Amino acid sequence: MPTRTGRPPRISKTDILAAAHRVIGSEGTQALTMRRLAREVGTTPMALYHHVRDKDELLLMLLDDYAAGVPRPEPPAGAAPGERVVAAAVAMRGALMGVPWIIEVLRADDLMSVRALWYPEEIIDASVLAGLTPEEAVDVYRIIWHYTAGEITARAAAARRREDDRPTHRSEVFENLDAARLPRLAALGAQWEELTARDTYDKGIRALVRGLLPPPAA
Amino acid sequence: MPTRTGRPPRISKTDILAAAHRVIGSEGTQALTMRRLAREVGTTPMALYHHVRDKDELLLMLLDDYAAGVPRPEPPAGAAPGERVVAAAVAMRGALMGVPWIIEVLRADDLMSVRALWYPEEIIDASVLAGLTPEEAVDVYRIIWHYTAGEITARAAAARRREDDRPTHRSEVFENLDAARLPRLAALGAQWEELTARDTYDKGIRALVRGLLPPPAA
DNA sequence: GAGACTTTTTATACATGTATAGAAAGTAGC
DNA sequence: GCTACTTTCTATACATGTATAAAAAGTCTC
Repeated sequence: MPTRTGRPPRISKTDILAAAHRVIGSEGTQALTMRRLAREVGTTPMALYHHVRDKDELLLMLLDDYAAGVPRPEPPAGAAPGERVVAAAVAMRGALMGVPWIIEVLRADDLMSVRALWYPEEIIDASVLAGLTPEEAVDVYRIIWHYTAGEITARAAAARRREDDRPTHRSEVFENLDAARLPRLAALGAQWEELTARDTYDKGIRALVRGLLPPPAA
Repeated sequence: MPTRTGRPPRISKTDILAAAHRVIGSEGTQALTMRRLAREVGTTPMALYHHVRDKDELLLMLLDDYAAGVPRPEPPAGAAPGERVVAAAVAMRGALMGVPWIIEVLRADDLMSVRALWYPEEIIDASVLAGLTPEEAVDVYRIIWHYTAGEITARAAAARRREDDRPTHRSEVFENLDAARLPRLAALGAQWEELTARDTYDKGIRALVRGLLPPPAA
């Protein structure tokens, strides 16, 4: 009989998460401070810390909620394993791309959130079907994860820089280029800004899949 | 004649950077706060902000100093372009791996630091020699950069988690696994921790190179 | 050399995440 | 009902990055 002892809780993890969603939804991600959240829940800031280890964990749980909303697509019937890996990776990245505060969370954990585990499952499964051992398939997933996390982080950082419209730091770099030692970069020059705005995620994923999975039997 | 007007500066960017190096060297990276740094330089915290936009920029400059210390290796004479790309990427990652606060800086910029531009130069040059257009070569560099940044971030996050010895959050995940929906992950189970500790950077880089560069003429 | 102007430095203040200590509010044993 | 114990919540405090306003310390014009 689980009769709880101690002072009965006034708030729950669920309350906190719901309030966090409300705040983010109505006032944006930057409004989500522990104090603001406490007000929304109707308690004090420190009370939150009895239900949540720290803000990172809170964000991780929000990410979990969010990722759970993205449904697992039906695996395309006759698709080659490589295509299944690509599809899963693209879906994973698509889910994360929409979360603006992702950049703060990615520092905190390297595995996808609890309810979004179908991404690794799918990637690992397809890799095994392609002929890899489970161990190798895990490597494939981790490599893809690293690539994806890096791409998203860079994307988010670039977006933030655009907001603050910092002078990009790169223009400065390209002005003081030593053309003798760095001819390729010097030749690219002004093009750089434009070239680095391109979305190369798919290209990278396909290259990884080509390089990691055995070629499909002809 | 550039006779400077206005109040003469008491401190310089150089002073600040030198002090920052001293602090980090003797007391570790966590001791580097703006107040501590100001004390070390002999000024007030806010005075630093006349020489440095914010702490991120300061860290970026420290990274620059650090990366400049890593010498550009002589390009191996007869090496295939692909091998040159791999070597440059591994060197780049090696240089970053040693910087413990890297994780805070990577959020701030996506291009390597000013004095470490030989990494992209080398990768782009080798890619062009392998037969790609300069535009494609830039893609190659960016894809490699994303992968590298992601790997380093994950590595740093894992290291920090080990310090705080948080219960890894993953054990919990694997305990509540729905084995019916996620058979591969369930089968891996306890192995996961061990498998994800492996260093797969090289494997990923080689796969990227295989997938991105045209096969060498036989 | 007196005021205008510019650059650098200082003082003060604020928002934020979170540590710490203790108060509040319940259950269990007697 | 009283004491012990447990859990949750509150109050207070601190370190941190940094905004803002004003003071200080020069040069330039006349």
